[in-house]
Amino acid sequence: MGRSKAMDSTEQNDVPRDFAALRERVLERWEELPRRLTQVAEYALNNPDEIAFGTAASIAAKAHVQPSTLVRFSQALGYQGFSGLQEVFRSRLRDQVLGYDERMAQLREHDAGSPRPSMILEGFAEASLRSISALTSRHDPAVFEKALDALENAETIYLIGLRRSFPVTSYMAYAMGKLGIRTILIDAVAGLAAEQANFASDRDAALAISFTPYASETVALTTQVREAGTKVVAITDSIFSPLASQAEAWFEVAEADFEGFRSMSASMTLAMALTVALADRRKAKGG
Amino acid sequence: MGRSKAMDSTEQNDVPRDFAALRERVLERWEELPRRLTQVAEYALNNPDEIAFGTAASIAAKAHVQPSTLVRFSQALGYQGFSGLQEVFRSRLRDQVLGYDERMAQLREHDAGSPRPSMILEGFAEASLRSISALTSRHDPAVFEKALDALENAETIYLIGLRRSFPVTSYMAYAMGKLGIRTILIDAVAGLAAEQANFASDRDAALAISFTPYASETVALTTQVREAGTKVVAITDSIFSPLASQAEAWFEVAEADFEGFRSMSASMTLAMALTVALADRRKAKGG
DNA sequence: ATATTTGTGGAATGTTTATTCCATTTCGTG
DNA sequence: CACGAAATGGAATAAACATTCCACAAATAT
Repeated sequence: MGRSKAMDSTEQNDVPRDFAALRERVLERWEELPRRLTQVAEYALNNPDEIAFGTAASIAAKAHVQPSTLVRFSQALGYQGFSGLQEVFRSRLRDQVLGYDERMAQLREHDAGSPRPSMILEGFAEASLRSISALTSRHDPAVFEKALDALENAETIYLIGLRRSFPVTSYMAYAMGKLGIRTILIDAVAGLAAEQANFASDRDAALAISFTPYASETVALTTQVREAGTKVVAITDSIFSPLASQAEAWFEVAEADFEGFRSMSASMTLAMALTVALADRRKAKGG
Repeated sequence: MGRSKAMDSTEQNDVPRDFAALRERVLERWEELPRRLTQVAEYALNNPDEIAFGTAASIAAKAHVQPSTLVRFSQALGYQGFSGLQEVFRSRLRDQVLGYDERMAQLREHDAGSPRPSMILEGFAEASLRSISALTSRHDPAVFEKALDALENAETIYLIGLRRSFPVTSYMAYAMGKLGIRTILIDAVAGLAAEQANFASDRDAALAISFTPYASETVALTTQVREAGTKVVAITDSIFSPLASQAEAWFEVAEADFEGFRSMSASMTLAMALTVALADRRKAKGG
């Protein structure tokens, strides 16, 4: 009766209303939460969409707890019940739904002046998206096959790519290593690039990556292994690349740029695909 | 009677299972639909998230129809009831962020005939696109600012990221070098990782990158520089990462994967953006 | 060791929500 | 204009659901 107006039957006032706040709250209180509740917290933060769409029962099953535990968890964070918590997860998805174009326009009009950090991120994201789209739309399966042919029977694959391309070759070295494909990553440590590539032979293959302006070392190394009879597959950016003429098979990757910085996403994506496709083929053959 | 086994009590087999198919179906049948049903159709296609999240009653009110009309509309499209229809709208939202599993499975069975290598490329492209979209939609400008604050005045930036994350750090080393930002790339050559990070001080900053399963070396190095007073910015994949708790600012990037291989595109894109944004800030300050 | 508090699982409960049913209206057709 | 069929609104019903409750277990304090 004589109750203050703020205290009606709804939620209290310091309850996290958006996902970021909720996550922070959970972390704050992490230590003091009972075992099952941390279990719920972990599941919730790792599977937010599950919470958004699921029912208390279905979520509880997947998180290996009881529905009542979900309610308790919600209440521990200040909500009246599970539904209040779920609403936060849903609004998170709602906000996310704003299309890419809208966000970009929103950003642009907000300050068209110097590029703010958020705009830089959007810019690179857009460049990456464009690059990857171009990759798939221009993709020629025949080239892919030829490249795999060249790499399939290689004893060792030499990965040649320095400077801007080094992230790609280093990734392939890691992934191929995991997949049991023998590689030598030319990293030019101690200036020993030429020596690292010295034992390449006609039983081996090389994967060379270079973009304008073509690093002279990369070109030289490619020529070197080529002359030793090694099969060459190249990833480069134009038919005028010195790598294209030397390769059994070569991919043209057009990376979009933002503020003069070229995306690497298409190259990385292609590298991943090549790596897995190769492992796949070898397995099919070996098995 | 002699009814085929496919016709059990659940949905029929030619019911639109994804949003695109549903939209097409609606447009096909637009002419033959009764008045109230086109009204629902129009509302549904214009407010898909409303359908995904709302209840039959709330949606009906907003579309100015009766709940029963919603059910009839759903049935007219072949669903058993409103819930079946709603599921399509929900999975549409799921697919925008996560839930690549279904899509991949779909892709897999859809063109099981087409050459597998192409499928692998498509798969990785898809994973990359997804990851980058998630990156921008979940992006929190405040975190970005905090990260830049930490990095802005650093004398030297230590780049810590091994194994799977090394491509990202090596890219940053390259790009920051070009931009006149002093870095030390921890590459663990000759096992000297700890020594490379030895001179980090409170005048420096570190950028640490690690994903599940967090390489122990990366974690140890981060702890090491942190204890020397170095500010830490982290890129990682979950709030439970050992890096998250140590960092002044940390980014959560959720990389989609394909066949167990995680995309790197979101991390790379974020790295590019961070690098350029940092250079931008320093220039604004220095000039 | 014992009492007291805190946490947990599972069934019971009451509310919300989708669905069905039927009376009434609208539309098309002879 | 009259008849039948299709569509519609709204109340009745059934299903799904979140929540509460209670007995029991675990942890903590006495």
